[in-house]
Amino acid sequence: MAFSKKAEFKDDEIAIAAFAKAISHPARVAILKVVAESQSCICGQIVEVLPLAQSTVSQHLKELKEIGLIDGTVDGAKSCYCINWTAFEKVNKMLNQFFEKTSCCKDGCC
Amino acid sequence: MAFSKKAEFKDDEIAIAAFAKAISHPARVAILKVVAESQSCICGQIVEVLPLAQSTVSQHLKELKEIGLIDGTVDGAKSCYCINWTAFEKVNKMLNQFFEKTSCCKDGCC
DNA sequence: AAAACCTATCGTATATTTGCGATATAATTA
DNA sequence: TAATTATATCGCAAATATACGATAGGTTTT
Repeated sequence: MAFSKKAEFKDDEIAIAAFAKAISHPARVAILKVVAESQSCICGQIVEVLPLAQSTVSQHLKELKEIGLIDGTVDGAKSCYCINWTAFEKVNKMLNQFFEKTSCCKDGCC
Repeated sequence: MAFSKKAEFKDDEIAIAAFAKAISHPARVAILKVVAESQSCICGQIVEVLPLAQSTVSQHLKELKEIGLIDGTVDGAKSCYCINWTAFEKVNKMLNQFFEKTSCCKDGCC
């Protein structure tokens, strides 16, 4: 296989794929839901809600943080996560665009 | 690791993740774009457009077909693919719901 | 009928993801 | 200060994904 060819695609294709990858695991979808639904920020409670070990959850959180969908701040011994709404909206728009643009020529086929 | 824990999440979380996985590679995003943009159905031309080997493209097509985003029909020696608009709309709605629902309580945090 | 063509699948190599326990580090509580 | 708690990270094992060449099975074309 040598190495990945992802970089050889167009920027917007790479961006969409990268975001999609971030939510391509039920655990990360669940985490986003929990974080968004809670008034205040969640930290270790996420671990309690999910059927995963603490280290695994921490890893998923890291991924979501790296793609920018959540922010994390340290609050004493605890860690506090919250949705990055700016990024969230951006991604939402990006996906809507993708669906609209892709849907522009709904005809004649197969 | 023993085995995946994906099944232990909620149905809607699994569904969103599964779709996201389908478009989590630039090649598959590109394929969807090409197939949608072409008037008639595309087949081997997809291979020409993408920087990937024929067998690799075929594999990506298979994945998109399995998740239901595209349909494939045999046309003589050639293969003809097209967007499954029903599935497409369903997924679009699903994602919009996710974003809306997740955005419902935008306040106080971090 | 033979040659050329199209595409799906198999086998294989490598890369990446997922998951966990152990551990390190920092903060809180006793 | 010692024990406990909270979380991130390391190291590892197993599972999945990515990519390709080779090839099998069809369909055209010659």
